[in-house]
Amino acid sequence: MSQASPEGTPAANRFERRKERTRGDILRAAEQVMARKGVHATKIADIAEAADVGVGTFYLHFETKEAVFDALVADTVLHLKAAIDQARSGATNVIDEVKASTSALCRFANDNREVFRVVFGHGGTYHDIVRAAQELFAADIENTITRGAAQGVFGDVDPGLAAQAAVGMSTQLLAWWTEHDDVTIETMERTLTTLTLDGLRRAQP
Amino acid sequence: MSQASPEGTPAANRFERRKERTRGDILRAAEQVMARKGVHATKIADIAEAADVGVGTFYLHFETKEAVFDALVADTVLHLKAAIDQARSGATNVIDEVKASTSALCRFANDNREVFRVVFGHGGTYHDIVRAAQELFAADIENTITRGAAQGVFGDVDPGLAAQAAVGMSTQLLAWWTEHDDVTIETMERTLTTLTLDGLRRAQP
Amino acid sequence: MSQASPEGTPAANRFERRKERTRGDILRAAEQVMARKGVHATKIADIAEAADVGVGTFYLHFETKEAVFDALVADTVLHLKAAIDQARSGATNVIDEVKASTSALCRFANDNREVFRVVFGHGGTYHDIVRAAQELFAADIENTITRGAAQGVFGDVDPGLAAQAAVGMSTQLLAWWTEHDDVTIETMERTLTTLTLDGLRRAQP
Amino acid sequence: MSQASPEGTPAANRFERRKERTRGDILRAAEQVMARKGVHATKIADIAEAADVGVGTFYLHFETKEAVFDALVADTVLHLKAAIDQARSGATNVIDEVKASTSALCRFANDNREVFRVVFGHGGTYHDIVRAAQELFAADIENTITRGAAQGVFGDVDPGLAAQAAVGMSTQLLAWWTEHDDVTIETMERTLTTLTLDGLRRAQP
DNA sequence: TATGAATGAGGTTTCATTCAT
DNA sequence: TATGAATGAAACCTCATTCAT
Repeated sequence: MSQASPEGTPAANRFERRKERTRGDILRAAEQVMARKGVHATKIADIAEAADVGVGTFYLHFETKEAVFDALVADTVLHLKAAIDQARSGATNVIDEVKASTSALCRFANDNREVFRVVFGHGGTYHDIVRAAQELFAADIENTITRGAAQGVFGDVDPGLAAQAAVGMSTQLLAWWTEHDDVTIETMERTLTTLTLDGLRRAQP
Repeated sequence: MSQASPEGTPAANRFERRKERTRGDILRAAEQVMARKGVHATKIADIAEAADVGVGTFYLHFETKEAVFDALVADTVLHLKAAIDQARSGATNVIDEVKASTSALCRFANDNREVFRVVFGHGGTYHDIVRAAQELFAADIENTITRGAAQGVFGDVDPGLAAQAAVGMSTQLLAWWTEHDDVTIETMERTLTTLTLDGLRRAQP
Repeated sequence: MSQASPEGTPAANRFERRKERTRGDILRAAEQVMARKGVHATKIADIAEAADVGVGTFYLHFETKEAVFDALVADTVLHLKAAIDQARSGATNVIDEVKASTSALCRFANDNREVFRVVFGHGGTYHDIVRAAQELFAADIENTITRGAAQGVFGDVDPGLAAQAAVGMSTQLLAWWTEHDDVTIETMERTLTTLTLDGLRRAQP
Repeated sequence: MSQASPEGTPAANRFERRKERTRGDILRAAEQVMARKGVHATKIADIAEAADVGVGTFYLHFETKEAVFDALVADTVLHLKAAIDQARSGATNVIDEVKASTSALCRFANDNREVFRVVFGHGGTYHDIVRAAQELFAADIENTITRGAAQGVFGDVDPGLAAQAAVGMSTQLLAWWTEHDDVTIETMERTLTTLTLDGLRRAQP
């Protein structure tokens, strides 16, 4: 009884925790190095050095370079999806859903510039896992659009295509933004929301 | 694609023509192999084999591995830009400019699926030259948007951002389309035009 | 095999006994893993896992990787030599010495198939220590042959060479046998004895 | 007509011949290095250096280190088998067959000490391919023994076992000999022949 | 004594590029 | 101009060994 871990910590014991910490170090090091040099140009040795561990240690925690990248993407997507889902849940209509999603996405990009650039940005190779992540978000958006169309709020574009377009536009624009720090995130959010909902054309009065 | 000599001037004599032909063979081979295996996974030896020339011959026509990809992109951008410029030149107002540009882009993607996927698609690594190409298109669009805003036709989004967004959305969506052959290019064009000009929201009557 | 402490002296106290037991576990684990995967392909981690101890524990009992193999060979040779010496000691003439040796060797191979394969078999790398062991047996046989020749029982082959040949033939044939379980050990013994003493040619009546 | 290769050279043209020569260089270098350091301790880089080629060149001709070894064994076995078959073909009875085989084997070992040590010797790892080679020779010997037994010339040992024993004894003894240059090959041949045919026991008068 | 995560030297393998023909 | 064998730098990956707990 006195040996049970007091809190709900996932790592069972001291050993496990230490191992987990090293894994985290490597993951964070990978994030930084990849953000700086790009995924392809990043060598295993670079990551190991940045994490201040031996190369062998890297292989103790990840099979390949792709595996770290995948872990990074999975981690990022998990948090981003949680943030967006949370934001959407408070919305009472489809317009607000779009606004809330966009807002959450922008906040996330702002709070996680480096990872965002690595995962969605130009610097890295587009991997299957990133596409899978995009499909995940696209599916949610498609759902919103379908409902919006049924309610007569949205026009009659193909919801699947529109969702792809929205995800593509958002991630591309924000990835571009991670490398142009002279634009505020508020401007980005406003622009994205406007373009998504109303397009370029001046809204009819 | 990639059959004309870069400058558009016909090769002077028989030797020049032969040299130009081999160069074209290599470029086309690179296009095919990269479309199939992805830019990163494509080896010089693969391209040489597909072009049915020796590896040494490759280096007679291209300085480095990057040079082929760059040439491919340059070639593609040259033709795409020409097509879009030509289309825009016939437009009499900014709305038509956007419609004509989108139409030309879609026609190009349809006519050059493979290169389009290689240059703008997910399969390859995003290189600086591709970004430069996107900036090129973005600059033209920004110009259109600025004029449209001045005329009161477009709303007051930041033209630079809006241009980035439009390019991002278009290329992403069409790249996605190159791998989903169950959607007609006409549907793509209609969707893109609608979203660009009017967004998701039902246009006010 | 490999259960007694090397020197034959029983371990002094409880701690010593425990230590000795772990060492034995490791040795037996090494034997099994090496028999299955071959000496070269066997990793320390494999042995540790098979022995159900940590890799660190391995190094508390053995200096290096070679040390386990050497210990295995030493242990095997110790027991085999003891068995053969015991068998020979009961013989009253050189012919019986050969017969008794061969019999003891076959019985040993039968009782310790796995180790026999590891130490003398094809699966492993031939180490210096195995050669040393073969020389040990060869020396004894050479002695027997020399005496037999002096007594006029054996022909006049070079005793040193003949001894090498006998050891080579016996170990090779029995190693081959460890992987062909459709032949009885009695057949092996009979064949080996016959060939050693009389060769292929039908014994003169 | 004037372009056809004049002799029956297997390599088609100058290019092919050069490539073949490099392959031969590597094979011979591998032979030497393996004979000196043992198969296991031989690194790809060692072979490349000994052959005076780059490491990359090695991989142009052989997949792995095992592949060179296999090629070496295959080559050796091919020549040895040819020599033995030739020798046997001149024999008119089974006794002569054994004598001729043994003689050919000894001559081969004498003429090819290094390869012989590498292929059959203690220094290297016993590979499947070597076993396969031994089975090849064993099959021929078994055939001879079976005929000899039918003719009443040989005693009634199991021909299969006896063949294995003969091969084992011969290769082991000659491998031992390659490292003991104070014994003449004639002595080896005489000893091997005697032991194979008549065993240790003095032949009955 | 027991543990297993961490280490990094040392091997293997790839592939863009060169160069002799 | 065309060739493709040769090159070797630079990446990858393994695993015997150490060491803090």
